[in-house]
Amino acid sequence: MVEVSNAELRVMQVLWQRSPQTAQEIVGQLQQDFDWHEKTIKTMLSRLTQKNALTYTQQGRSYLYSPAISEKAYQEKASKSFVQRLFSGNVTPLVAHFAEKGELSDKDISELKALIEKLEDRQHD
Amino acid sequence: MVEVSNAELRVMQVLWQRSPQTAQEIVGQLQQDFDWHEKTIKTMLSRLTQKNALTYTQQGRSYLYSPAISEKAYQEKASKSFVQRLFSGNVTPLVAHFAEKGELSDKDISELKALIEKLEDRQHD
DNA sequence: CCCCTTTGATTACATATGTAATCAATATAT
DNA sequence: ATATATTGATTACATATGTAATCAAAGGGG
Repeated sequence: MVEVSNAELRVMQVLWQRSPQTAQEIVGQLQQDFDWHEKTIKTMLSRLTQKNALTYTQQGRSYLYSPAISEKAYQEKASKSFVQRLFSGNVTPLVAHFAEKGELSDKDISELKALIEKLEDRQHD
Repeated sequence: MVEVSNAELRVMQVLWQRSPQTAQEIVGQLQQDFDWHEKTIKTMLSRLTQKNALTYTQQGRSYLYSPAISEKAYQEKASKSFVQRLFSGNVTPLVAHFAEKGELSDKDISELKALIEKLEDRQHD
């Protein structure tokens, strides 16, 4: 699948929030969070389009950009590859790190618990 | 902290397994898994040393390399930054992806369950 | 002693990435 | 109709990364 760099990911995230958007709108969104030059963002749009991570339709003399891959699909692929590289595919140690460092809120914990319970039910099928 | 590239991480992992090791030993280990030229691996050793991810002591006319950061510390930092970038810091959706895709073994599930239970106990302190 | 091997150091080179500037075509304001 | 502003396309340039080759110093074998 498409390799998206760190900076490019920020652009994708703006379009995952809402799409399609024009370059101008995207620039507006990103400049609220990052100190990036308009030209820089345009470059990323070009590169993402070349990489087939974005598609566009012409609208007047500008483009309307949309993601070519869903956020979920990207997250899944990236997570799997990350956990593979760092933890040989095992997600538990990653969660354990967060737990140890107290990075899990009560909400996180109850969500995780619910998730686990659902999985256990499935086990008993 | 130190930025370690993908390929460089493989070298670190060999040294996290066992250290210190000579370049020759490291090359031997890595070539079991990857089709990398000895020169390539030497380059990575140099770069990792420059980056202060590795240290060494002289042994005769070669070096004995050791990690300058622990695997655990690296995993923690990298995981936190990954989850921050992709999931705004929230680890639960990541686990949910694994769950959905059936990537969790029974062992994973029971480990996670145990982890959550420990966390819940702490909540009630 | 001299040649070959081994080791780290230095240099090389293509592609990726971050960060723009310039160019060319087109729309717009005057 | 012409100067200007805007938009995507092209070009630029430094640093990072993957993947080595070459160099220089130091040991080892004969």
